[in-house]
Amino acid sequence: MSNLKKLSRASVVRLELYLEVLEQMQKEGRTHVTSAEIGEYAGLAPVKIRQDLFGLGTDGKPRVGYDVSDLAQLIRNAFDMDRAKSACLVGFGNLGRALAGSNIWSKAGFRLAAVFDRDPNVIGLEALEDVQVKSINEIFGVIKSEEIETGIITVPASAAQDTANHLVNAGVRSIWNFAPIKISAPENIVVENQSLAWGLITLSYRMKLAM
Amino acid sequence: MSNLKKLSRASVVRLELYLEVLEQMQKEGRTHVTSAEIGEYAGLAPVKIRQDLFGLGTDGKPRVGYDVSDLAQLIRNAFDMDRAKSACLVGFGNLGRALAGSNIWSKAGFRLAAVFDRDPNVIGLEALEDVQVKSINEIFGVIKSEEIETGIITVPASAAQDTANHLVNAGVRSIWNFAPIKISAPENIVVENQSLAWGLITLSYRMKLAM
DNA sequence: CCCTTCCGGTGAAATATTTCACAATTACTC
DNA sequence: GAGTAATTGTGAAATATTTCACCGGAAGGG
Repeated sequence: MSNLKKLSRASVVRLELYLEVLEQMQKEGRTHVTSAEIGEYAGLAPVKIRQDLFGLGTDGKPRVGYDVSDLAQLIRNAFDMDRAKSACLVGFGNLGRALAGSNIWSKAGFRLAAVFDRDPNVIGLEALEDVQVKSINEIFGVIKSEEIETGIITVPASAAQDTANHLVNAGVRSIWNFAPIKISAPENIVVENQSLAWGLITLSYRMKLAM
Repeated sequence: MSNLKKLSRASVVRLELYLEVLEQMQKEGRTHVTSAEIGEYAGLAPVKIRQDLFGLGTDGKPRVGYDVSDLAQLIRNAFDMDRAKSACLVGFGNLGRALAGSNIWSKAGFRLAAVFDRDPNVIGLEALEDVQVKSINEIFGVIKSEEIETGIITVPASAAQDTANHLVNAGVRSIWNFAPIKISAPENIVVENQSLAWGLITLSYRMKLAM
């Protein structure tokens, strides 16, 4: 691969934000952008943007700035966003439906290849064009046949660890968990826990600070 | 207030995780816990837990550890979770429904006092017991009368900034934004952007690293 | 009641991240 | 085509975070 240094988590979050700005600018037909402009949008000092981008091997020109599409591509490559990846969603409740219907998949280079649930009333529903909700019992076979690498857990907390185990057994390499518990998995599985409560608690803390 | 140092964002996230462990242990009837035990669950070194908790003014006992409920309370206080706060949700699509029906509100000390949408087919639906979806036009009056401090944005990106402006005009102090754009607001408003795409992109990056 | 062991508190060292400073380079102006 | 202003790249300084090391206190055992 390339000689990119491992990015810090904070840096990853910032780069995601820059990418958003860049894609917005691409839509508007802009061809170049300076670190100061990105910084203004992102609420950060220009030098921070330059330092973040520096590690990616940027190629900005003094007095002109960065080529918008080159830079966007650099970030997309750093995040492996353009490699086609398949994912499945377990739990077709409201959160599952919200995720299934969103555009995050194509943005990040994922295809939502399957959706599972255990409620017979939900099984068979059309989750997506050409994707019907399947029984959780089919998870092993479908993950194999669709070569699914990533499982998204949107089931209640009580079923989350169980779901994670099924996903791991079936061979996924990564799990994105929305249940409000930390799930455990073997070392080699990438687990990203995203309890929605955390954002609200962080907000509460920041409001207290701002008082 | 107390003489707490400002916590770093990373520390806030970790403390939220510790709180989860502690609440789990409370349910199980445990009375004491050591930093090593929390660390094992959280996947962190004990000293990191101690250092995080140190700033909160902990009162652990050698050879015994921390009192579970005292420690949980300390964290809840640090995050102002026990102060009653009111929030409103704008956008009653799938994500809005998922949030409305979740238990995050009570966990973090919020009451979901109102839900708004602009779709006439959605207005009037029962979002929650005693909470019907109201027209977005009523937002100003309701925020005043219900003394709402926090607005949650779950509308499409195209309407997000507009929604934020309404919320700010009506007097909220903080905004939790799920639309995949960075919304801008006056300095004194606390804005937490939580685009769901970011988690998926982070996952993609970490999978690439793990290859 | 003393000795041993375990575990939290906490300053200090090590490491990582952010910010600064400025040379180098490019475009623009006249 | 030379001078000027703008903007990147990047090492180095400043700051923040993490990890280490160890003191001292509490429980348990004899």
